[in-house]
Amino acid sequence: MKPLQHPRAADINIYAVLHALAEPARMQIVRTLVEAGGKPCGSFGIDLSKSTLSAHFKVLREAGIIRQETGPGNSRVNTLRHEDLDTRFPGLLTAVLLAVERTETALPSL
Amino acid sequence: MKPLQHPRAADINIYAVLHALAEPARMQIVRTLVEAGGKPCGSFGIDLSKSTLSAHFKVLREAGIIRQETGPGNSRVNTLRHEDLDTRFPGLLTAVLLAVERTETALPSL
DNA sequence: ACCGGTGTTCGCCAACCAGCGAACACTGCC
DNA sequence: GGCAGTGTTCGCTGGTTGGCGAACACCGGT
Repeated sequence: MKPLQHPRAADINIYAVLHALAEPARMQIVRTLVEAGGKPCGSFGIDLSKSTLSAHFKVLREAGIIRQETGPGNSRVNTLRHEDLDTRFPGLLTAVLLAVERTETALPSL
Repeated sequence: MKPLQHPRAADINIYAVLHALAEPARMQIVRTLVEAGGKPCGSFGIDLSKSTLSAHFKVLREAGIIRQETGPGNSRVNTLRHEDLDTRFPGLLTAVLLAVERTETALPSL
């Protein structure tokens, strides 16, 4: 596999990040990576076609949210660029993750 | 003017918020409101047509980010729903605003 | 060499989005 | 009443997005 290109930490754009995260499937990928980094693309349990998933990973990678390295076999190892994001946008990822936790963990009687 | 409808604080959706903020013009509106709340729609110094601006305000309002109340004359008074956002998504708005500050305040020689 | 597993890329399509102008609605003032 | 000012709504347009399947590329094992 060819190694993929990633934006430098200093080039991470806030609008690209917000746009990338404003999509449930991509958010799900990020949330999964928070709990367990170093996962191949196919192991996220998201019911979408391969091509669609690949596109989502591309959006996340080009936004600088994840890193995709060539892994064993023909797989990609996906990791969160948690430190890079925190350096560039302190507290952003944490706040977003906390927010989505609240949204997804639907409370019964509001 | 008819009063407009706003989502309840508890109904504010994280994806709607992220999508609304992932747009420079809308972000500019929010940033302006942080510094000075209670501004009418036309006073944001954004070079877009009335209809486009109106649409952006609608997106922000329906995401629960701003409140639009009927103001003097035929104007709308726009205010940030800062407390509602902080209650629902603690730290999110602050982190996003800090992030965009860093992005917009372009550093010369990186 | 072959085949299975993993991702990427390439059309293609339907839906959405941001932009605009024109028309309309409403308020306030003259 | 008439007019200026302020927003909203309604097409319309071009560009982007998210979805898919099919085809391709690549690595590993048999």
